[in-house]
Amino acid sequence: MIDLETTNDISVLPREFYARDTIEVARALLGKRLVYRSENGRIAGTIVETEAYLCDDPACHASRGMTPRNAPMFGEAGHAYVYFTYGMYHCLNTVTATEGIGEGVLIRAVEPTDGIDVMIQNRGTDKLTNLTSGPGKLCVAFGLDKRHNRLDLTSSELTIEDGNAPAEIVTTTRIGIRLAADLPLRFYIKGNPHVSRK
DNA sequence: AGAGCGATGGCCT
DNA sequence: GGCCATCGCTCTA
Repeated sequence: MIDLETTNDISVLPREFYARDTIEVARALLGKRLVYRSENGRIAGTIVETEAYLCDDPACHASRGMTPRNAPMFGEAGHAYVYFTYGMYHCLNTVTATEGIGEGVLIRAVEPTDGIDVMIQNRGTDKLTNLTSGPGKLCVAFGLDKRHNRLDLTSSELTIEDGNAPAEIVTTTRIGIRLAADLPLRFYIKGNPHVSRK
C-alpha cells in the first residue's frame, strides 16, 4: 500500500530550511510540526521550545571536534541527531548549517496534536502539559531513540512540517548546562503551557 | 515554590 | 573515573 503522506508532502520542510544560520533555524522551528509516522500510527506535535548549539559553543557536543557520538552534527543539514543521556533519556536535535560545521537545534518541547493516546501510553501520565514538556519527555512520548539517529527529516518516517509562526518568541539562557550557561540561545513560544520551564 | 538528589549507562579523557 | 543538552520524587517552607 502506498502511503501518500510519507515523503512527497509539500508541507515537509526542505533541506534549505536547515542549511542556514543555526539561531535562525532554532527560532523558525517554533510553530512547526514534528510528525512521526510510527508503528502505532501518526504521532505529532507543534514545536514550542528549542535551543541552539553552535560550533564554537562549549556547551555543544560538537565543540571539541568530531567523535563517534556527535558525528551526525557534522553531517548534512536536515538530519536527526538523537543522543542518549543520563542513562535513561534520549534527546532529539535537528542538524543545521553547512556540512562539516557541527551545529544543531535541540527540540525541547512540543504541544501534542496527533496520537495523544499513544503518548499517554508511552509516558504513563495523562496530564497534557506534562506529556511532551521537555526533551526527554517528548522522546519517550513519541517513542524516539537511537534508532532514529541520523534519519533524514526531509524524507523519512520522522519529518517536520510547516506551521504557523508564533505571535511572540521569548529568548532565555539554556537549561541544564554547565558551560556557556549565560548565552541567550533558548527560544520558546510566549504563554504556551507545554514549555518545559518559564 | 524551590532545592536536593537518586536512577542509570554511554561516552570521553 | 567523571561527567552529563533529564526527570520525578522528597523534603522544607
